[in-house]
Amino acid sequence: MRTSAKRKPRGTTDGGQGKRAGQGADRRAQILVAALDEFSLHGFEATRLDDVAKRAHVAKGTIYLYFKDKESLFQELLRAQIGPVIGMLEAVLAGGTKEKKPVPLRELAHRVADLFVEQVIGTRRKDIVRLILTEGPRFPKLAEFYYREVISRGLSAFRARAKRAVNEGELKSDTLVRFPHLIVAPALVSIIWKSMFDKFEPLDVKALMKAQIDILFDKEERP
Amino acid sequence: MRTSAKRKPRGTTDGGQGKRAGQGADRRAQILVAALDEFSLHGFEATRLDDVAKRAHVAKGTIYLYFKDKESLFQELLRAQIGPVIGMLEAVLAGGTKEKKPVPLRELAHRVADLFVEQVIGTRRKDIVRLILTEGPRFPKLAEFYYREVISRGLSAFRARAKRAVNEGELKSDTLVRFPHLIVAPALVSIIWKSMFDKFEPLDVKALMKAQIDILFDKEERP
Amino acid sequence: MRTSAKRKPRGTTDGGQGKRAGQGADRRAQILVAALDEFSLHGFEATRLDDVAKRAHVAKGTIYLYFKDKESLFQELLRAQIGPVIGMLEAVLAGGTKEKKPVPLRELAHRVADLFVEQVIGTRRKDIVRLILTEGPRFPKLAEFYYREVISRGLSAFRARAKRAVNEGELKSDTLVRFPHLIVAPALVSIIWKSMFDKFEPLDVKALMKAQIDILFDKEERP
Amino acid sequence: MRTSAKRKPRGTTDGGQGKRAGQGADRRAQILVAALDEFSLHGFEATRLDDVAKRAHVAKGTIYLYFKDKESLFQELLRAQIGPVIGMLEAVLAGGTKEKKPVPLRELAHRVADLFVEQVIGTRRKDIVRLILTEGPRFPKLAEFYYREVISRGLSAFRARAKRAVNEGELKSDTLVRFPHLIVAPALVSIIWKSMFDKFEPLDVKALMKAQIDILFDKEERP
DNA sequence: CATGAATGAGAGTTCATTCAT
DNA sequence: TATGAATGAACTCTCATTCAT
Repeated sequence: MRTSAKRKPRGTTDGGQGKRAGQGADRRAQILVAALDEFSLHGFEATRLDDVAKRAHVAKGTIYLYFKDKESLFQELLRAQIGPVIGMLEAVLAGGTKEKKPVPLRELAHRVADLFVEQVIGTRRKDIVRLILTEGPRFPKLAEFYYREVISRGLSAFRARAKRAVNEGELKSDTLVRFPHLIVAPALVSIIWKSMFDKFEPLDVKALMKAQIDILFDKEERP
Repeated sequence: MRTSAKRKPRGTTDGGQGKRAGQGADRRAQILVAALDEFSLHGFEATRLDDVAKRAHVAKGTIYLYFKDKESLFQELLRAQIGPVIGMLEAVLAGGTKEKKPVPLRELAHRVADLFVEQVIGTRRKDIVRLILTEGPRFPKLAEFYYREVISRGLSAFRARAKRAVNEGELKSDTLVRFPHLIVAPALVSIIWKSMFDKFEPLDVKALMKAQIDILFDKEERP
Repeated sequence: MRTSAKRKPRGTTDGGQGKRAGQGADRRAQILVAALDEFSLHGFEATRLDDVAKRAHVAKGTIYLYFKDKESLFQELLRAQIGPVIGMLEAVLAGGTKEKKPVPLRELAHRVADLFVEQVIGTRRKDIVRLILTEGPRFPKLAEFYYREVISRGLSAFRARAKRAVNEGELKSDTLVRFPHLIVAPALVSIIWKSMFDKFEPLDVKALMKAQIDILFDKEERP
Repeated sequence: MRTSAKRKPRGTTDGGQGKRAGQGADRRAQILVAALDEFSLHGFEATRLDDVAKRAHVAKGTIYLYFKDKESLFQELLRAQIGPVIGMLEAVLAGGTKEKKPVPLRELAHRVADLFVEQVIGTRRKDIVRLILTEGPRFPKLAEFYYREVISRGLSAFRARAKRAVNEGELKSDTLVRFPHLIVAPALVSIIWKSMFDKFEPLDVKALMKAQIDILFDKEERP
């Protein structure tokens, strides 16, 4: 329905020869970038492949050379971004086990929070997460994939680590074992807040994340 | 008009059940219920008014007797549900001031959590909230309205109450004054979890809310 | 998008004739011709773009490749035809001044009449004029454009010429200076007659025009 | 397509009792008046029966109590107005034969012109004529009826009278016998001009009619 | 590989017509 | 008779998808 902006015509038609949009470069990547822009702006349904093509400086038909259809483009876009996230996540959580001196869970939590602020909130990745949140329910396959590859893995990794922290006395209760969600909660709130209410009242995401972690661990760490 | 072909009159198809859908009942309400179903299922863009009509056992044109257009139907649907939420929220927060013995903030938080679990998570209202979250960014007006009427009010009411709790010693730090969001965070996570991952791994929302509150207040209440 | 039902691709129905309507030819022109047919037949409101498309052997959507909407199609159709008319008119009226021996106004009038009979009554242009007459009141912009570009120009050109004819003694009274409309009147009657009553009683337009001119000038030319 | 005005809501809902629009009076007439207004404003296709009903202070269904459908309403509206016109016309033309001293055709022409200015141009009847002109081609039945009842009658009556004038020496040539249309031409031009261009350049209809008659007869009456 | 004109199913919206009250 | 809520066919316009070049 396109509540806002009208379509703005592409300024220059690129001449016809010249730098033909990426030339030999990865057209696929170009299209994905453009698709992220448009999907973020309008959501899945309201995004027009025409606009994606325009933004990618590519003909409409070209998209179909690389993607089966609109839905494939959308799903591949999201899936493509999930890989790095998983990698980062596992790296950090594993990090705690490889170092000689074991890193306390609290320290790990702070690292994850920093990572989140820098690598998600501060980048286009927050839009990916938002898209998963908003369009996910309409794409059961996507939700399932996301659950399997990210959520369940992240949760169990964190749970395992939290269990150790309980055993080692870093945590007094098993709250975080039962509800690792509590670590993620402020992150979610941040993403949603940014996209809807930040213009009315800006939110200091870093401080919010820090506050939650401090609360979570201050409570637990008391003697 | 074409001089020839007149419009064909309605055969007398009547659906087969003989009774005119809802008869004297409130068509408007019927339509709103059906609309909530469809919008929840598909989101704004992907919802077809044809399906809303079908679900409401009403002709497509009938919708336009009660709503200007698709967007109006959508917005009125959401706004209509926001009112009660505001009412409930204010009632609970005000409740703490009217009783002779002041209700501790912690107790209030639990009441709000219960309210949330019963009145939102347990009802269609959770779908309303989800719709606001997912479609909000595409309806600036809606986001603004929601911020003004719900978010900012709720936040400042809670902040005022939290400040008093700090002054009266119930809370040791001003974390909750700065980030009332932390009370809402698990609620949001719950709504999103329910709509995407509950079938893979059910979430005990009540326990989650309780855990967060306990953490929030246990920490603060230490001597 | 509904996750399920993809849009069905075009079967390869192709109309049955194998050749893509007009192929490389000017689709725009095809559409304009078809539009003139349909608009002439039914008027603006009653014309269905579906029928225009069918008549142009073109898909419905194709029309929107060349015209913004139904109204644009209509207006461009009319405007495109007005240009030539203006050109012809000015050419004839100017013709009288360029020739060595000045052409008498009467002679000019006959030329304009012939032009009208050949170029308007005898062609599709009479339908254009009819459309302007019948739809004009509903398209204020069109009426204004038509007045500015055709009527006022034609009238003042004729008036100027008529004034000269008065000064030079060709005309005895200033009737035609005050009412150049009298030259146009039989033309209008012809167009309307042709479209409504010609099948009951055919009208010899040429003779009608000639009769009016003769009357106009016979009277004036008496000593 | 409704180029102009939005529907304006009826100011007062009429209370419910009170003067229920014409009460026992002729609903049919009310509706016809309202229909003329709307059809004149928007043409046949673009007119909404809803608006006719509103303007007639009558429920939409009521229209169908008096008229079979929209087209009937339209046709009956136009036919109803043709009677008086025929009457007037015949009265005037007959008038010339009943008076002792025969009225000259020229005098008759002036009388008709006056009648036209007073009874058509100066009243709603000009809208009727306009509707016949603009919608006629789309309603073959109407055009035929109109030709039979008005045009052919009027024409042959005038022709008979003109023939007499020729025989009696009032007219020298048979131009008006062959083309009685020339008497009507300026009237048509007037009606069209009034509806399209009068705001840009007002036309003195009476003077125009008089000029044409004078030309027609001055020429003929010379010795 | 790339293009973009062409396609046509589909969605929102309107409004003549019906009919229970 | 009169009403006006309800109906659903029809119409405009959009856009994912195809395919000749």
